[in-house]
Amino acid sequence: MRVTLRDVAERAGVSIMTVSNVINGNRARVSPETIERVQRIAAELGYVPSASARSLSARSSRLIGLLVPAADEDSLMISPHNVAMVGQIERELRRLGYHLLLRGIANQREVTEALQSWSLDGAILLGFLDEQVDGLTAKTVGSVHVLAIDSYSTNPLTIGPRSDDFTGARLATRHLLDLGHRRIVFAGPAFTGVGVVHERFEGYRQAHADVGATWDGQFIETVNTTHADGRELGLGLLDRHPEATAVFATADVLAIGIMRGLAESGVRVPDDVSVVGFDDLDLCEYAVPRLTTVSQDITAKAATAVRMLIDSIENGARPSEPVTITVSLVKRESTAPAPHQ
Amino acid sequence: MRVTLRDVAERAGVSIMTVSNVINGNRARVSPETIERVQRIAAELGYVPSASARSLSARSSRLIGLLVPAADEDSLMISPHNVAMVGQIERELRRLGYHLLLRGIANQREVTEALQSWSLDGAILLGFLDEQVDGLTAKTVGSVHVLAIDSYSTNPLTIGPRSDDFTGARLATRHLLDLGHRRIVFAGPAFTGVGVVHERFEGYRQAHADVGATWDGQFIETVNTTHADGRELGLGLLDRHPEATAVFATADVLAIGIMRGLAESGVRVPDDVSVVGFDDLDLCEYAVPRLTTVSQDITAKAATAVRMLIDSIENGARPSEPVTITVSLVKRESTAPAPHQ
DNA sequence: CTGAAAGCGCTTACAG
DNA sequence: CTGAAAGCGCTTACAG
Repeated sequence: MRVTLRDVAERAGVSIMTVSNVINGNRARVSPETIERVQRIAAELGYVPSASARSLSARSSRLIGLLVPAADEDSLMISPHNVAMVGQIERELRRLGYHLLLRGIANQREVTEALQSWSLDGAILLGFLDEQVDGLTAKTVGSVHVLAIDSYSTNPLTIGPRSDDFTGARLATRHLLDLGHRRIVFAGPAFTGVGVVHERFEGYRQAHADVGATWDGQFIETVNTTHADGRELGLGLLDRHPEATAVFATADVLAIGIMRGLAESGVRVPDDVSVVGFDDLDLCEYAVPRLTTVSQDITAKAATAVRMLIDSIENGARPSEPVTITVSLVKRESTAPAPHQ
Repeated sequence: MRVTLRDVAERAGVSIMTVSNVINGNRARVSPETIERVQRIAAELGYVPSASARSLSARSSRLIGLLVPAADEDSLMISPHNVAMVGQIERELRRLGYHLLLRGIANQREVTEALQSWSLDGAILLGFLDEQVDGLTAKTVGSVHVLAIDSYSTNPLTIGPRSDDFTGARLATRHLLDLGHRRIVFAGPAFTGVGVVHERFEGYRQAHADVGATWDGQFIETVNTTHADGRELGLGLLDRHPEATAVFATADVLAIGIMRGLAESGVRVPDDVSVVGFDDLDLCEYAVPRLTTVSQDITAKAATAVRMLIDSIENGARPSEPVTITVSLVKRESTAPAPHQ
C-alpha cells in the first residue's frame, strides 16, 4: 500500500495540512521542530507525493507534453537533429521539477486529447509543419500553454524559439562564395513562401546579393532530405549542372548522400566540388571528407524553449515574438577554393 | 473550464455513472439509445476524461515510465541505437492506449520517486548497466511492474527482452573466418563475466571454436564505444597487430571510427583489413565503404518489451525468463577475403 | 503556528 | 438497465 499524507500525519501527530505544508516547503507556516519531525517521518516511511492527486486538486500538474508527429501506424518521426532536442528538453524540465510526457501525434484531433487528458501545464511541439501549427486554435489547446520549436507559423499561441535559418544559409553560401565559387547548387526539399527551407533559401540568395554575384534559378534542386536522394543527386549533378562547383544542402544527411553520389561518379570532394550541409550532426565528423556545415546550438534552443514555456506557465508571460537562436559555420574538409575552369 | 462527466450527465439527463460506463465501453450495462445519446453529447461538449482523476480513483494510470540514465547535469544518455527504441516503444504504447513518461535518472534514489509519484502502471529501463538493474529491489519498485531492456542482470523483477548478442557476434566472426581471416581483433569496451559485451566476446570465441581456429588473447582491444577511440585504434592497428587482417567491433560507431583510422594510416578496407560492426545504424549505409554489421530487430525488441510489460500489468503474468530477439548479419562492403600474406 | 471542511473528477462496489 | 454513496490523495480557502 502506498504511504499517504494521512499516514505521515498520524505518525507525527499533526494534521494532514501541516504535513502538506512541510512537504511543499511552506515553512513560514510551521514551527521548526514540527518541520524537522515531519520530514524525518516522511523519509522513514518513504513517502512520495501522489502526482495525480496533486494535479487533480491543485491547478498545476507540473507535467509538460512533448508532442511529436507520427504517421498513424508509424514510429515517431524524430529527425536526427530533433533527437538531441528531446534529451535536452527532458533535462531542463527535470531540473525545474517538471515531468515529461512524450506523445506521438497521428492527426490533429489527437492534440486536444493529448493536452487535456493529463491536465498538462504546457506542451512543446517538435517537428511539426507550419501548416499543422497554424491549425491550432484556442479551442484545441484550451488553457494549456503551447510552444512550437523551429516554426515560422504566425500563430500567436505557439510562439517559441527557432534557429536562425536565414543567417545559417547566408554564412554557408558566403563561405562558398569567398572560396571563389559562383555556381552553387541549392539542394533541399520543396518549399513555399514561408518556413525553414524558405528561410534557408533566402539566406542563400542574400549571400549572392551580398557579394554582387548573380544567381540562377536553374540551380535549385528539389530533393527529399534523405541520404538516398542525396546520392542520386550527387550521381547526376555534373550532368545536370556542368558548371557547378559547389552545393549547399539544407541538411547534413542530404549533404553526405550528395558527397557519396559525387564520389561514385568520379567527382572529387572538395577538389572538384565543395559541399556544405546544415545541422552539424555527429555524422559530419564521421563523413569522408568531414563535412563543413552550419551548427545549431541545440542546447540553447532546448533551454530557451523550456524557459519560455515555464515562464509563460508560472508568470503568465506569454512570449510576444519568436526567439532566434544563433548559428555558426563549422569549416571542415568538404569545402575548398573553386577549381579553375 | 474543463468539461466533466457531470456536465455530460446533466445534459444527457442521466447519472454520472452511466456516462462513465459509456465512456469506458461497459456497454452491456447501458441501453443502446442511452449510449448513442451520451456519446453524441460527449462529443458535442468536447469531453476529454481526466487522466489524473482516473488514475487516482482506479488502480490503473495507464502511464508507463521510460527510464533512461542521465548524468546529473547532463542530457539523457541515449545511444543512437536506443533512440530508435524510444520511438518504437512510444508507438506500441500509444497503440495499446497507454501514455509514456520519459524520465532521466541521475541516481538510484530517483527511481523510486519516478515510479511512485505518477502511480505508474509500469516502467521500462533503457540503457541501464547490469549493476544498476541488480540494485532494484521490491522496496524500490513497489508494486510497479518493471522491465529492463538488453540486460543480463539476473534480477527477477526486471526480466525483459534482449538481443541475441552471443549469436550476433558469432555470426559476424564466422563470416570473417569463412572469408579466410584467422587473426581477428576484438574491439569493444571493458567487460566482466556477464553482460552485453561479455556475450559478444563469447560469441567471438565460439565462432573460432566452431571452425577449429585458434584464438589469441592478444587480440582483445579495449576501447570506448566512440568514433574517436575507434579512429585511434585504427591508426595504430597494424603496428600493434601486424598479422591482423580483420576487426570485429562491438558497435557501428566504433567500427566506422576504426575504418577511418585505418584509411588515414594508408590501410585499405576491405582489401587489407576487413571490419564488422554491431547494431546496423543508418550510419552503416552512409559509411565508405558501407559497413558490414550485425542487425538487431529494434521494432521487434520494442514491441516485445511493451507486450511483456503490458501482459504483466494486465494479466499479472510476470515473465519467468528473458526473451531473446533474433539478430542477423548484414553483409555490405567492409568485408572481403583475407589477403594472402 | 495549526486544523476541519470542501472539493478536484473520476471509479468501485453495492443496491434497486 | 440505472443510480446514490464513498473514496482515491491531495490542495485551497477559511478559521482559530
